[in-house]
Order: sequence, then C-alpha cells, then structure tokens
Amino acid sequence: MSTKYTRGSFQLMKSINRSVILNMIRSKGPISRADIAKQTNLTPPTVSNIVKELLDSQFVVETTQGSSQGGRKPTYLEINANQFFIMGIDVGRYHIKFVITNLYGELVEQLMLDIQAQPEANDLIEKMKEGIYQIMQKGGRNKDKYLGIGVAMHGIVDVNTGVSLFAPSFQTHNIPIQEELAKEFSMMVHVENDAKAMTLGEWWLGNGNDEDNIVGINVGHGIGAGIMIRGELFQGANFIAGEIGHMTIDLSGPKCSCGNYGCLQTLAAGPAIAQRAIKELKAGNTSMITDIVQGDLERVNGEIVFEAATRGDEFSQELLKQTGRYLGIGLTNLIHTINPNRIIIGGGVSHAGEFILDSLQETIQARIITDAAKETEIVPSQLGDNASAIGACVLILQNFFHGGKQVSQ
Amino acid sequence: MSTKYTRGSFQLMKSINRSVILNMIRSKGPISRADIAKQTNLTPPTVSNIVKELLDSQFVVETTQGSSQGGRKPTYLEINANQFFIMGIDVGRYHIKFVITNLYGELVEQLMLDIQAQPEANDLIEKMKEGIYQIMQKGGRNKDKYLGIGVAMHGIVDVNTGVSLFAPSFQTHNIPIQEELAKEFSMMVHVENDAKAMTLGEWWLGNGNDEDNIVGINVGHGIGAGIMIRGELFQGANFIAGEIGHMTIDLSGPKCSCGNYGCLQTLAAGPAIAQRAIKELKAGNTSMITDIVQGDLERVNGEIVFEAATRGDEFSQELLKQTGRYLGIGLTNLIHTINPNRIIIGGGVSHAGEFILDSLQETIQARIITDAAKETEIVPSQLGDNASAIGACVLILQNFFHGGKQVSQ
DNA sequence: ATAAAAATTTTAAAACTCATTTTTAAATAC
DNA sequence: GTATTTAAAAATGAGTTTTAAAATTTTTAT
Repeated sequence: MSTKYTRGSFQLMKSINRSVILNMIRSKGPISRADIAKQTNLTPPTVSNIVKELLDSQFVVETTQGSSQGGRKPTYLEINANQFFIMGIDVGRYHIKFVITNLYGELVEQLMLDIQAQPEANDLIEKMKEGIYQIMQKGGRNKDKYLGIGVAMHGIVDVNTGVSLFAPSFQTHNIPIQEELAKEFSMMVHVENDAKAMTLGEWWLGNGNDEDNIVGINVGHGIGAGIMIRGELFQGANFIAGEIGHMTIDLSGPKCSCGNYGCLQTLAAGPAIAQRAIKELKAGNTSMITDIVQGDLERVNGEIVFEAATRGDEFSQELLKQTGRYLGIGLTNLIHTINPNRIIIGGGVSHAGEFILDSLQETIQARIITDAAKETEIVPSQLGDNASAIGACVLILQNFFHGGKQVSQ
Repeated sequence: MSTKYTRGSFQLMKSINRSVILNMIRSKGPISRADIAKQTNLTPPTVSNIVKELLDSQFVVETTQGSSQGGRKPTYLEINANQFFIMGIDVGRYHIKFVITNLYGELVEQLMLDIQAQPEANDLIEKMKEGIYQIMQKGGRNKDKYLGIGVAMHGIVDVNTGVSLFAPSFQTHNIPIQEELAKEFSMMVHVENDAKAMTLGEWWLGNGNDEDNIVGINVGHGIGAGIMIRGELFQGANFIAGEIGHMTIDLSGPKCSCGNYGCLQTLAAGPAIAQRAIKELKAGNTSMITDIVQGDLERVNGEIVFEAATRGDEFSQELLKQTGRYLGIGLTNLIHTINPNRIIIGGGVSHAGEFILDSLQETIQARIITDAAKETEIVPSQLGDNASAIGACVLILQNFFHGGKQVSQ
C-alpha cells in the first residue's frame, strides 16, 4: 500500500466547494445563497454557480422566500429530501431489517424478515435480495430514485470490497455481499460492521460535526464499538478497530469464547448478564426473574433481566448496576486510549436504561485521570433499534454529501 | 467547536501541489522534474513552476545530472537539507536534551542539561532558554537558518496552544512553553507529549506513509502511547488519547498512583519492575541484583534489572518475561481497539530488548482474535534515546513539508 | 417618490492547471 | 562525423474555476 498523492486540480477545488455548499444546505438549511457565501467564505458568484448545478440535478430546491432584513428577500434553499432515497439493511442474529430513508435519513419504509438459525452464505444473500425487492415494491418508487444500498452486518467486514470476512453468529466466512447486491441491483453498495454503522448513524443524525471524535458502543450479544475520527469511521489495518468486546479488563475473569479470560464481553454483554443471573439464582438468591421464566432458568436472557429490573426487582437492578460498573471500566480504558468527545450507548443493553447508565457514569467519573476528560458525554442511542439500519443508509448518504472528500479515487 | 469549512481555492490547490512535490523530492529524491510529473500525475509545466519557486526559496537544490536513457540528461533535485535546521527539545524527568537536525531530521548537534528535582515552571522555562542559546552558539549558525523549535514534554500537552497542562513528574500545571519560547526566539514553536513526539519521529524517519496507522509506546517511568492516523498524531478531545498507562487490565492488580487498581503501568512500567524485584528478593529469592546494588534494595530500578538480565541473571530474565506478558495484554487491548499496522516499542524498556519483546510477541500471538491482526508488526524503536527529541524536530518538519495540508488556518 | 440596504446576477480579471509544442541536450545508428 | 532518435525541460496558449467589482433586483425606511 503505497502513498496516494492527492494532487490539487480544478476538479478537486470544485468538488470541495460543492461538498461544502451541499453540507451547509443540509445542516443549516433552509439557507440563502448569501448566507452560504458568508458562512463558507466563498464568494457569491461561486455559490450561485454551484447552486445552479445542484438545482439542475434536483438534489436541492428553492423553497420559501425569507423575510427581508431591509433589502431584497432571500431565496431559501433546501435539500430536495424526498426526491431520492436510500436502502438500508441490518443483518441481525435472527432477522434482517430493511429500511428506506430519504436524503435526510428519515425513515419512510421498513420491513423485517426472519432468518433461519446459522444460515448458509447463499441463503443470506437470497434473503437480502428478497427483502430488497419486497420493500422496493412496497414503496412503489422508480429504481433510479435510489442512490444506493447500505448494509450493516455484525462481525468483521472489509469495507473496501464489501465482503463480510467473518460473522461469529453465523460462523460464515468471506461473503461477497457488495458484489452480489451490486450485480443484482446495479447501484452503489456499501457494507459495514453493525456497531460502526450505528455510530455513523448517530453521528450523522445527531449533532456530530467533522471536529468531533465520537465512539458508539453496541452492547448486545457481544460488544462492538465504532470510532469516528475527523468525520470518518476508523477501520484500522485489518478492520478490527473497535472490537472492544475482547478487551481484557480482569486477568482472573471468566473464560471467553475467544479463549482468553476476563474479556469485557464476558462481564458486560447480554449473555454475561444472563449467566450471572442464572448462577446467582441457582445459588439461592430470590428474584422476580424466577416467576417470569416460570422456573425454567434456561430461558433467562438479558431482556428478561431488564424487564424484571424495570418492574422493580432489586436482584435484577443490582445485577445491572454491576454490569454498568464493568462497562464503565471498559469505557474508561477506551477514554484513556481514544478520548472521544462523546460516547453513545446502543444495542440491546440500552433497553436497560438508567440501571446500567447511572452506575456506568459513576464508575467513569471515579476512574478517569483528568478533570477535562470527566466531561466526556455518555448518552444513550437516539435511533434505538433502527440505529444500525439507518446508519447503513448513512454510508450512502455520506458518500453522496461528502463525495468531494473522496479525492483519492 | 464548530465545523471548520475548508473551501477550495487557488491557494489550496497550489499549496497541495507544492506539498506533494516537496514530499516527493524528500522521500524519492534525488529525482528529476519529469519523474515527479509522472509519479504525481501533475503536468510538466506545473511541476516546473513550483520547482522554480522551491529553488528560489533555497529549500530545494539541483544536484547532479543523471545518466541519460537515450535523451537529454535529467537534472536531479534534492532537499537542500543543510541549509535550514530545526531545534528539538526533550524534557525528561532528570535532564533536558537539546538537539539540532537538518531538513532530513539528521542529528547535527546535541546537548544535555541537568534539571533539579521537582523544578518550578519558571526554572524549567529558563533552563530551556539557556540550553537553546548554548546549542545555537555551539552550532554557530545564523538564527534565520532555523525553521522552528519543537518541544517534547511528558504529561498532558495542549498542542494547539503549546501549554503543558500537567506534568506528573514535576507536579506542574499549565506551563505556557510555546508562548515563552516564541517570545524569546521569535520563531515557530510546537509542543507535544513525549510519547507522541517519539511516535511521530519514528513514523517520519522510518517508512511510515500516510496510509499507515502506527502506534508508538513509550515505556519508562509511566506508559504512554502515540497514535498516528492518516499521517497525523491523534489527540482526542482533551489531549489524553494514548494515555494507556492507566488502562485497567487486572481488576485485582496493584494500586496505581491514579487511585485505581491494575492499571497497565502498575504491572509493566519501570517502577513496577523494580517493585516486583524488591518484593520477591525480600521474600527470599536470590539474584545477581543483590550484588549489583550491594544489598541496598532501595537502589533497585528498571535499568539494574535489565543489566542483570543481560548478564545472565535468570531471576531478572523471568521478571522481564512476566513484564512482557503484561505489556502484551495491554497491547492486545490496543490492537483490538486501534488495530494499527505496526507498534513501535521505545523508552527505557527498549533497553531490555529480547527478554521483554519475545514474551510480549508470544502473548499477543496467543490472545489476538483474528489471523489478519496477528500480522501486526511489533518493532523496537530505531531512534532509541533520541526518539522524542528528534520527534520534536519532526513537529516542525511536518509543518514545513505538509504545510499545504494546514488548509484551515 | 427617493434613498438605503440586502440578495442575486453579471462581467471581467486573475490564478492556476492542462495539453501541446518547442527547445535543448545527449545517445545511438549509419 | 552527421543524422536520427529519445528524453528533459521550457514556453505557449487554452481551459477551468475562483475572485473582485459593478450592476441589477427587490424591499424597507424616510
């Protein structure tokens, strides 16, 4: 991999400005040409020229006229959000979720299909195609209205080729998702890890900006993180950046599926919560959980513990508090390494809400080494269960809006 | 901190190209104009124009003529390396090191001054000024030959303002190093954390390129890391990115100065090695160390353990092996979070060489979750004890050579 | 009505890169 | 030794896009 020289050229100059203007309209719109010029330091003619092209391509529309500040009324520009659409797919352990969003990333259509346990690669691809055809039909929009398909997939993904390198839940290797879908639907396809897609989605639709370093944590069956640096998801050398589920925090902790002891996910992921609950219940602790599962401890899982906690079960609440403490230790390690502005907690565990978040916050406050870093915001996901699917759409949106940044083609 | 829009402009276009050409000459030189044009995809006139400016400013010189491939001889261009110089300062616990390098980062002058224990901020600044005057006099070069002063300082540094926010070894706060030195010497001053400076130095003078993600680890009194992402040191929101010394890896480990238990540096830094040695010797173990310190266990430190290990002391060798294992666990966590291409081990511990590195490698190989990531290179520092000081020079060099990238001024 | 002020548009100039040609210089073939 | 070929570097003019300034449009204030 040799250095790619990005030379300065007129195309580069223009694509940067196009990007800047498009993003200004997206994030600050409705906005007038004059305001764009002021805020970007571009000159009025430059803005006018590029806006003309954006109007021609239908990505932007002139909407209302604003009120005058003592002169000609400004003509407001807005993203023509409902003229183009994006397909997002979130491949989960038991189902695949399909969504369609507009250019603002707003949900306009959704669909869920079940998948069999431990599917083969081929079945997965076929299921994805099936769902795409179904949801497209449901929406009734012409195919050329779609800018592309984004796919969020758990496990390790080569984002350059769009191949799912390894998916632990399915035990599959090297599924060429991008190639297969691009061939079938002939549009742009991007594939990304689910935690990373979630993070991108939260960043894009929250108030993330290019300066922010945010980290998104997906706590479910495992624990994964997405790291945004200077407006881009950070991949690392082998696409495993963010695999914090296997961060060792307790050398004498429980054994993990990876073979090591005391990985974060053996202490704080969904199955870990269930395991601890079962163990303590067998040891004679009493809890509402026993009633909920009607005595069958095999049925205990994270969601059931959350439910009991919400209904006031003290045993479950204490269990979740402990989980929050473990997670807090993992996040403190992360803050000492990455030092993000904000950490977003998503995935199944976010249903446990305050029980986990409060003790997590306390733990971080107690352990972090500098006062400044104590200000790190810890917030729950805004997009909830749709975060990864919408984030998958943002893969395409980002490419569209920040296309000018892709200077090294 | 709001988004900074970098607009496309003629200056940007040209400064990018200037940068590209300058770096091409630096990394591939001696090189002809024609070759630059070929490799950068710039056209010959563009290259010629910019090269003319670089020749005028004396940063580049025409050197020998190459041999012809059946036509006019190419005129080779090279960086005019010994026409301009950079000052680098490494502020250690007990001494300050001053170096001067040329434009290639090659050492041309060095000097060491002792500092008193726990100095005041003012004394430190005065000592730095004193050393700069001394080494400048030693070199006998005109002041305008210096492009700037780079400072590597342990602890937490605000690189934007050049303020040492906190230096644990001195217990000082908010020393305005950049301001003071810029006032005294009226030239560009950059300040950076020592582990980060070390990493930058290794990246620049090794074979780092823009695509590489490398991490440098400085293991001495504490443990710090520098993270390079896309050719820049990663700072995080509060400049504490890379503070991996306080990464918890063993919940039931020894107490750390920060108040937590089982921080990486309580297990793998210099003082930790010494502590473990003392404890085990008191418990009755026998070792060459006892002879070296002539029975005075107070005198045991990391360096002495290294010495004993090198001389064949099995007790010390085993101790270092154990240290390597702890460090390996910390680095595995880092790989699962950052996933760099290469990790460079520097600082005092690099004197312990193979004893630590071998068991460190083994530990990582055993614990990492994907085969691809097992390929992560772990290498010792090339620049050794000068790494931070030379890295400090690279702060200025990088600004000079990649100046075109500083588009948001 | 008239003046002032703000939002666009128009126009011309400037800053570059880009494609092509020309000049220079050396190597090789005859 | 001369002509031919090849390649490097410089020169020329065209093309793209920003930039600066002026003109136009539209509205509010006097």
